[in-house]
Amino acid sequence: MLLSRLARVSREVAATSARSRKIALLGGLFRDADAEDAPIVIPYLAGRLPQGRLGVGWKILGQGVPPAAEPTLTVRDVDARLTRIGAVTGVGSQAERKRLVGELLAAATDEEQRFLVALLTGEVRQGALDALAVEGLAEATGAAPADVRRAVMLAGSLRTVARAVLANGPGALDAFRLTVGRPVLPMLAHTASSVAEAVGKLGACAVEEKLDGIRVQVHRDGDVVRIHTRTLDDITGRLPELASAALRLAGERFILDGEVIALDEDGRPRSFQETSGRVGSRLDVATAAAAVPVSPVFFDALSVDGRDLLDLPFTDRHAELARLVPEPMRVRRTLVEGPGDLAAAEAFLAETLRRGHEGVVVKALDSPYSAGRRGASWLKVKPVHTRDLVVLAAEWGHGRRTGKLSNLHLGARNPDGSFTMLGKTFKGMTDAMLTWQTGRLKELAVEDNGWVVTVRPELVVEIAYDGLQRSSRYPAGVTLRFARVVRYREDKRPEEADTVESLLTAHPGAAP
DNA sequence: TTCCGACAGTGGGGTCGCAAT
DNA sequence: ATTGCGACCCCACTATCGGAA
Repeated sequence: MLLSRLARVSREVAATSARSRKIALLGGLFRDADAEDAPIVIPYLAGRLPQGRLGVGWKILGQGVPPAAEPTLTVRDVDARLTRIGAVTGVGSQAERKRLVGELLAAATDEEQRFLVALLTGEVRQGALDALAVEGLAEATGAAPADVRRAVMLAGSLRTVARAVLANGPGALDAFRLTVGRPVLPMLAHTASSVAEAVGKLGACAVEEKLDGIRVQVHRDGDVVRIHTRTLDDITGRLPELASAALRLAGERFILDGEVIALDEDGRPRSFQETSGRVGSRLDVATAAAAVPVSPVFFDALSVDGRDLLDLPFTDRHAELARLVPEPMRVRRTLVEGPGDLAAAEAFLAETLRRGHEGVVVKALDSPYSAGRRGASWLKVKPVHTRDLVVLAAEWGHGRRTGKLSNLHLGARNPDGSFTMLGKTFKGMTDAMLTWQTGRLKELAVEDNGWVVTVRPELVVEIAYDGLQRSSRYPAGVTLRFARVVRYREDKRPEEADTVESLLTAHPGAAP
């Protein structure tokens, strides 16, 4: 199949807003892909590279290569070239990658170039990713969408499922079963604003500690342990203490879901940054593990002794977990009968926060494990802080925000009337707010360098955030975590904005 | 007819490792 | 030695479509 066909379909998918039409376009293309093309075409149309990332970014892509006049590139040709580009390492590798990317772009037409650049930078922006590609694949093969979706969850890979179902038809989907050693997409949680809201929605539920660490899925098959992240990357080699903990458990074959977190001597959680740094370090794992040991804390069991537990209610899965994993390695929890039992849930949240953790996850007791979906049966609740800050500057937006001032630079007040930047946010704005703030900030503009518009510090905005974290980027040595706009405070003058001092006082743990 | 679940888009900060400077 | 860059951790929120109620 020619790349030009793919690039054209991608443009057509981007041009329509109707999901049904996007699915039909994707399905039509997949139907024409042969078994060799499919494992390339499908991830491309889901906006992803089969090779994963290649170490190619704007630096290498922005070289301005004149396009080819006629389309000649096939998708298999492109795949082979990209595989070669990804394999380049060592001194001078960036120059060599740049040369190879230049050759590829020179062989591509204008439309193909634009598609390749979008693909390599992860900015396909066609309004269709994995979920719609799954629907398109179902349409192309006559399989039920739910069956394809489940196979993808269990395989942890759309590409593998696509190859099988295109080669052998819908019957091939039955072969995808939960298998120890093969990671599955983890179940995710929605957000609720309070424990009362969460318990009100779920009824009988478990309220569990939410730990601020790294999600892990642990597979053990006899003597072999594999550990995967939320995106299914294999990090077994980075967590030797977790692997040996898994080998000490009483079962021989299982899949567990949980979190790893660094704790201090008193058992209090260390900052997310410390856990993340530890789990991220790859070179000298023994030294890293000695300096910052991490603890596994499990909360679910997906498979035990060859039994697939995914469709069992959470109560039954947890019973299996409790048989296998001793209490200190399980997440702390309390059971709640329903809204009549709210006080117990509130008390548990308060106790969890006192122990230094992030919040709680409220889980329906009767729900199955919805792999790969943000099922509404898990609801996280975290405390939210708010502050009134001042807009110091704003950045021009991209994509659907092109032409709008989007990303705000936020400042807190100093005693002398100046402001200290604490971070940025683009979250929480409605389209109406984007339009309004673009006009208002243009009135306050003192400079526009084409990327950042600096403004007079006069506009006050109420910002919600999850806490302070240490920063080497911002002058106060701290920054806001997950900042988002709540509303503009035109009733407030900048002299009434909150101060750096008050923030540091409110979050003493983060002070530099 | 209205409501709501699922998706995609829009980017935030940090850390690590690698290659270039 | 320092800097720049990409990958991958954590993540909130709004708009939209289309099926469910």
